[in-house]
Amino acid sequence: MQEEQPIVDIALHLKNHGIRPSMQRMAIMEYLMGTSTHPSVDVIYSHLLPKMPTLSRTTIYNTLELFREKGAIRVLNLDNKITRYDGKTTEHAHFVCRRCGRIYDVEIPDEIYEQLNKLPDHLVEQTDVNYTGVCAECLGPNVIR
Amino acid sequence: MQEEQPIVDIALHLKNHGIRPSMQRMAIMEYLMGTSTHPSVDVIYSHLLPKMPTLSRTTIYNTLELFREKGAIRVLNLDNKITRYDGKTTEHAHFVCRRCGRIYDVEIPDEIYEQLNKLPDHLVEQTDVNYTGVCAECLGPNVIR
DNA sequence: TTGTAATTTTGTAACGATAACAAATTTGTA
DNA sequence: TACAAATTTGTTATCGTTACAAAATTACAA
Repeated sequence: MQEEQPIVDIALHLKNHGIRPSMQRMAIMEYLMGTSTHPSVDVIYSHLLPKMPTLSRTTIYNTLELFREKGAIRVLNLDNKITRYDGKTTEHAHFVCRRCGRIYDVEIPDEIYEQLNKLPDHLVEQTDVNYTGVCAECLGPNVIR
Repeated sequence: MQEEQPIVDIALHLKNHGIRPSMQRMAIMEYLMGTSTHPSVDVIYSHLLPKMPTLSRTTIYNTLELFREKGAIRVLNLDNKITRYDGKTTEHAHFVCRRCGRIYDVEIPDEIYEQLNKLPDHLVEQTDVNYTGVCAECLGPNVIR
């Protein structure tokens, strides 16, 4: 429940990415940066609607596309059904638990990314590492598999 | 243009994965194994229709889902728009060229996969490595970037 | 401050890939 | 041959996303 990130920082964060801040944009970015649940458009919408009753889904789509263009977020392609968004832009991998459905951040050593990115003759701009399996919590002793 | 894979082998290949062979299933698997273009359902449909005029898209969806369940193919989630399918089940990565749109297989050393799969407390069942960037051909000296 | 253009937001409608479903066809086996 | 199971097919429905234009807001010049 990490809330209350200073508004000014969010605005500055957007400006640093060449994005003019607006209430909607700040709200969306604030939510993305304050959660690690990799929410979908619908989850973002449901979360913000109580505080911004006039918010439109289209605005969220537009805003996320803008964020992506400017490199302010990462877009996750994990199941070809729902697009999820990640406010954390530093390099990390994702683990999809097929039991609980959650998506966890996984830190991978820089050396491995360096090795991965050594692709002769190619210009590598992004490297996505996605795991599928069963997470630690679901593997716990009290859980029936 | 690698065609003419012996039908008997395709049937055997399916049986080895617990899949009862049928004309449609063999045609789909034969196409998947004979190409490295990672085709979508529509591409598969267009390719097979001339030889199988009664073929239905639904059959392709059903068949690919069956193949996936049985572990006979890999499903690629690369852009959240179109699902692509890969007949090659041995471990390898994928490179998406943002210029030509092609998807190339990339071989990654086993050691790297071993390192990647060392996730404490997790049961890793699949590891996907997806690159985005510009491919060797598009980086060639005669191509304007 | 006022007017105007540019930007942003919004709601509706359209799109398209996929899934649900039931009927029709084919296959396996008694 | 007969019948049940499996497979294929066409139609319809679903739902995430995009297109589009109008409305609202903001930035800036006079």
